[in-house]
Amino acid sequence: MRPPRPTIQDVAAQAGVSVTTVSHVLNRVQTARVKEATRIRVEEVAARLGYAPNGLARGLRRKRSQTLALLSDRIATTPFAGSIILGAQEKAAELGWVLMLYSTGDDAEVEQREIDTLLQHQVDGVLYATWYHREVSVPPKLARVPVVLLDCTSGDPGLPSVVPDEYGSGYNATLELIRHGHRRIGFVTNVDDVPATWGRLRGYRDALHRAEIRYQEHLVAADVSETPGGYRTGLQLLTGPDRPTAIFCYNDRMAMGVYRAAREVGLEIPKDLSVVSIDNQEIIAEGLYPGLTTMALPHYEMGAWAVQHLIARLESAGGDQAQRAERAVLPCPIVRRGSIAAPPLEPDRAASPGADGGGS
Amino acid sequence: MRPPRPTIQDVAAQAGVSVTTVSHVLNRVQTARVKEATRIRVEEVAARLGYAPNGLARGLRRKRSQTLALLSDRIATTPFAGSIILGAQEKAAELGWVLMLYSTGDDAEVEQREIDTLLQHQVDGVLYATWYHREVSVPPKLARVPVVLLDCTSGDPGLPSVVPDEYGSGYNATLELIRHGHRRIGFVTNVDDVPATWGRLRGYRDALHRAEIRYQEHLVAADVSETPGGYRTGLQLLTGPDRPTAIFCYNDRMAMGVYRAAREVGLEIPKDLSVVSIDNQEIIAEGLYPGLTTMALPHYEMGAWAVQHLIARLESAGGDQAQRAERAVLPCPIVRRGSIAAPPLEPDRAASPGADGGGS
DNA sequence: GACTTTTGCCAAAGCGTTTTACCAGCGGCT
DNA sequence: AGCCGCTGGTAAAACGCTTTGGCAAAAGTC
Repeated sequence: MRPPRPTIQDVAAQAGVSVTTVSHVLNRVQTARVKEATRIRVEEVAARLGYAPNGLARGLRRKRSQTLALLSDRIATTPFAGSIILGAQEKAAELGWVLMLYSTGDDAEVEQREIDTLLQHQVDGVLYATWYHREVSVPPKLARVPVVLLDCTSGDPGLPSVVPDEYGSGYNATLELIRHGHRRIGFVTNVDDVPATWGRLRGYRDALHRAEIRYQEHLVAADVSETPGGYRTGLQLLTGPDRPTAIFCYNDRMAMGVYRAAREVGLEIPKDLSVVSIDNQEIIAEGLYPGLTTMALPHYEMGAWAVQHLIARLESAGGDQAQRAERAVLPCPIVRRGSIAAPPLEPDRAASPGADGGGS
Repeated sequence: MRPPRPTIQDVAAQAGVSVTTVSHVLNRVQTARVKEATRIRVEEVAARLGYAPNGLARGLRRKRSQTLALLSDRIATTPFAGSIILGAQEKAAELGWVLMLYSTGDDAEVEQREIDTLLQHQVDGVLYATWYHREVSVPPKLARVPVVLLDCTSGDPGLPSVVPDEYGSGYNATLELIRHGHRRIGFVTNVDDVPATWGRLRGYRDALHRAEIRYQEHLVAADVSETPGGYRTGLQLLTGPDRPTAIFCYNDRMAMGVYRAAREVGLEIPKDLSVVSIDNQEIIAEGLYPGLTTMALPHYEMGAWAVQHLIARLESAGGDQAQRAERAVLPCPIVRRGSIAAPPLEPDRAASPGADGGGS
C-alpha cells in the first residue's frame, strides 16, 4: 500500500553505475567527470523512479539540514503573525529551504525546551520573532546557531534585524493629512512604552514641524491601543475645545473606536473628520465605512527579508564570520481608502496662512 | 565561537562505556540490562555535556523524522490560519513532534513541488489544510504518507478529517435568539456553494422549526460574505416589510455590515435589533459596539485534533492499517457579548405588524 | 614505443544514531 | 566437574547519502 521510496542505490543499480556517479550527476558536481551519455541515463532513471534524495541522510552527511526555525513568542495570536509566517515561508521555499515552527507562548521555560528540540533537529538558522516590535535579549543557548531578529531588535550588534519604520509611518501618515490641507491634526496614541509609540510620535511631530504647524499637547491623547481606547480618546479630542479636523490613530483598532466617537458626535467621515492610521488590518480597514486609509505594516516583507538574509549568512563562508550585522528598517506603504478628505471649510484661524495646500 | 555539539561518542567516552550503553540508557530501553550505577553515570555525563541526540541521524536510523507537515492552500492569509497553526503547533510540541510549514497559494504546480520537498524531508505525516471548510481531493503523491484533513473533507473514506459543526453553529446561534424571545429572525447569508452555507442554513431552519416558527423566505438574504454584502442585505431586511427583530449573520464581517445598516436605519443594537453571527474574529467582535455575540469557529481545536490523531495513527502499529478513518465535527461554542437582547415590546403580529418603529 | 595526462568511473569512509547479536563472567545445581 | 541461566555489558551493522582518493583505460606527447 505504501511502497518504500527509491534510494540512490536503486537508481544506481538501474542505471548500471555506482552510487557515487549518481550522486555526482544529480548534484551537478562540477569537479566530477562523467560522460554525457551516462549523465543522461542516470537522470532518466532518476526521473522514472521519482527519486528524491533522503533529506535526513543528506543532512546528516552534509552537516546541514536546509531547515530554518521560526521561533516566536506568540505565533499567530495576531493576524500579523500570519503575514510574517507567510513571507518567511514563501521566501524559504523559493530558495529551497524549509521552515519549522516553534512558539513559546512567552514562557521562558517553554522557550528553553523549544530551543533544545530545535537544536536537536539541526536547524541551520533561526528567526527570532516577536509579535510586536520591541527590544529583546536572545537566550544564550541560541548562540550555537546563526540568528536573525524579526520585528525586534537587541543590544547585540552582531545580530541582523528587521523592523518596520515606525518613524516613517508616523511621518507619512501625518504628511498625508497635511497634504489634504489639514492643520489641526489630532493624534490618538497608545500608552505602551514601545518603539512604535516613540517612533510614530516623533514622526507625527516632525511632519507637523516641517509644515510649520505647532505641536499642541492637547491634540494628542493616549489610551490602551484597542478599540475602546480609541473611542475614549477620540471622544476626548472631538468634544474638547479646538476640535481637530483630522486624527492620526496609532492603529486600526483605535481608529475603529474613533469612527464610533465621530459618529456619536455627529461627525461624518471624511467630510467632517479625516482619519488615518497604521496597521492595515484588512478586516477592519476594509470593513469600516468609509474604508480606512492606513499605513501597512510590512509583515510579509519582514518575514521574507529575514529569511533571505539568514540564508545569505548561512551560505556565505561558514556563516559565522563576524561580518557587520545589517539592521533593516522597512517602509510602511500607505494604503488609501476613503477616510481622508480636505478639511471642512470654516473661518479658520484668521492670522495664520490658511490651507494653502502645498501642492503635490 | 560555535563549539560543535557533543555527540553520543563524547558521552560514551567520558562515561567510560560504549555508545550502545549510552543509547540504551538515554532511550530507556527496557530490554537492555544496565547497572544502576552505570545508568546514573551516563545520565550525569549527558547532562553535563548538554548532549541531545542528532535528530537527523536518529531519524535516518529509525526511519522516522518525528516531523509533521502542515500543507495548506493559503497559509495565514486569514486570521483563522493563525489559530489552526497555533493549535497544531502546540499539540505537536506537547507530543514531542515538530511542525513544518508548506503553503501552496492554491497553485497546483507549487503544490507538487511542495509535496516533493516535504517527502524529501521525510515528514512522517501531513496535515492537509484549507482556509475555509470545503471538499478537496488530495493529490495522489500524498498517498505515500499518512494524511489527515484539516477544515476540509474528501471523498476518500480512508482519510480522517476534522471540520467545524456548521449545522450546530447555525442551530445554536438561532436558538440563542429564540431563547431571548425573538420570533422574527432574519438570516443574512452568503452566496458561495460551500458546506458552511448549507449547514448554517439548515441549522437556522431546524431551530426555527423546533420552536414552531415558520421559515420565511423573505427573511433570508444572501450576498458576498464581506462587510459590504452584510450592509446591503442588512439594509434590505431592515427596510423591507415585516422587519425582523433579530438577525443571524453568516459571519462577523457580514455582521459588521449589518451594524452599519442598523445604524443608518436608526435602529439601536441590541435594544431594537439583536445580532448574532459566526466566526468570533476578535478584532471585529470585540471592536464593534456593542460587542458582537458570535459562535467561535474551533480553529485552534481543529489544529490540535488533527495533529493528535495524525500522531496516534503514526504511532499505532505501522500507521497504515486500514483502520476506519474518524471524521470529527467539532462544536462551535457561543461567545456572548452585548448584541443580543429581548425583542422590543410591540403589539406583535396581530395580523401584519407594521413597522411600528420601536423607537431608537 | 615509452612516457604523461586526461577521462570516466568506482570503493570506501564517514556523518551520528539505533538495534541486533553476541560474549565474558559468575553463581547455583546436579 | 560440567552445565545452565543470568547479569552487564559490547561490537558491528545498518540507515542513505556525499566526498575523498584512487585506478584503470584512453588519449596525447616526444
